[in-house]
Amino acid sequence: MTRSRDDFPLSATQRTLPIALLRAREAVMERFRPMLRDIDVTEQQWRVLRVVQEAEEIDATQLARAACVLAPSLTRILKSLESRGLITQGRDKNDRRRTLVRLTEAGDALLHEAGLVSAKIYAEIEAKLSAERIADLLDALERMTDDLTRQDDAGNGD
Amino acid sequence: MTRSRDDFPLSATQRTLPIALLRAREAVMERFRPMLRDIDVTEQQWRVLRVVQEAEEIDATQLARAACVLAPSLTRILKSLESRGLITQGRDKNDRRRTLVRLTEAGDALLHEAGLVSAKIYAEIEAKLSAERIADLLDALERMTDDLTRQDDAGNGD
DNA sequence: CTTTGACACTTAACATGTTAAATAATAATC
DNA sequence: GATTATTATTTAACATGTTAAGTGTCAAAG
Repeated sequence: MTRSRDDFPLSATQRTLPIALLRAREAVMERFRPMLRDIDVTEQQWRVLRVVQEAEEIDATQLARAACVLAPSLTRILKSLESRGLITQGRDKNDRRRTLVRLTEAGDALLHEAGLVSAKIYAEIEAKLSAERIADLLDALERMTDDLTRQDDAGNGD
Repeated sequence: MTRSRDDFPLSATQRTLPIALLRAREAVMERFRPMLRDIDVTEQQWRVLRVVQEAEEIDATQLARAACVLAPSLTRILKSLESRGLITQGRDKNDRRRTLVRLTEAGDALLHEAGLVSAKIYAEIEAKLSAERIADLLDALERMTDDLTRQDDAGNGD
C-alpha cells in the first residue's frame, strides 16, 4: 500500500523558500536524470557542457558563473571532461592566467544527440504545466534572484 | 562602475527551470550562510535539525524526506550531529529497523538561538520582496512540484 | 519454524559543494 | 624594474550528493 511519496505534514519548514526551491528543482531534475545517466554525464557536467556549447569558447570564470558551479568543482569537472575527449582547455594568450574552454567534435556530437532528448523532456514538462506557467515562474524567479542579489541597501525605494 | 556579478548574456541555458531554480536558491541561501557558519552547521544539517525540532521525534525515513537529504547523507549527518551532542538516536521498539531521532537540550537551545536570527533574515527577505510575492511564489513552486511529481499516467489510478 | 521477500538503514566509491590556503600571472605602485 | 596587490586558477580537506551493494529486521508463505 504505497502511501504516496510525501505524506509528511506541511509544517512550517516546508513552507520556506529554500526548501520549496529545492523540492521544485528535484521534481524537475528527476525527469532529466535518466537521460544524463544514459550518456554518463552528471548534472553539473551537463550544465558546463551546455554553456560551453552556447559560447563556442569561454574562460573558466565566466563558465563557472554561467553553469552555477564553484571554481574548485569546475577544475575537476574540466579535467574529467577533457580526459573523456569532450572538451579542450587552452590558455588565453593575452592573459595566461585564464583557461579557455572549447567543445571538441565528440563533445559537440554528444550534445547534439542528447540535446534532442533534453528538448523533448522539456517539451513534456511544458505540456504538463503549460508554457505560460513556466514563463511566469521563470520571470518570478529571475526577478527574485535579481532583487536579492542586488546590493542596493540605501534609498531602498524600489 | 560595478558591472554586477552576473553580466553573462541571458542565453537559452539561463532561461530554464533547473538553472533558474538553482540560481534563485543560491540567492536566498546566500543570506543564511553567515548565520549557519556562525553556529558551525551546514545547510543540510540545519534542515535536519529544523525538521527534528518540529517533529519532537521522527524516524530517519520521514526525516530524510522532509529535510530533502538522501538516506546515505542522513546517516553521516546524524552521526555527526550525535557526536556533537545535538541529537540522540534510538531504535523504535515496535520496529527495530527504524531509527528514531530526537533533539537534545543542547540542540534545542542551539535552534532556539539560531532560530531567532533565521527568522530575522527571513523577515528581511520578506521586506525586500513583499510577503505576498513570496507567498505567490511558494504557491507556484508547490503546485509545480506537485504537478510534476504526481504520476497521473491516465488510467493507472495509483 | 524456516524461507522468501520487502523494508530501513548502512557502507562503499566516486563526484561535487564549500571554505581556506597555495600558485601563477597580471596590474599597480614606488 | 622590483615590490606589492589583485586576479585566475588550483589544491587540500571535509561534508554532502548519488548510485549500487550489503546488513539487519519485519512480514508473509510454506
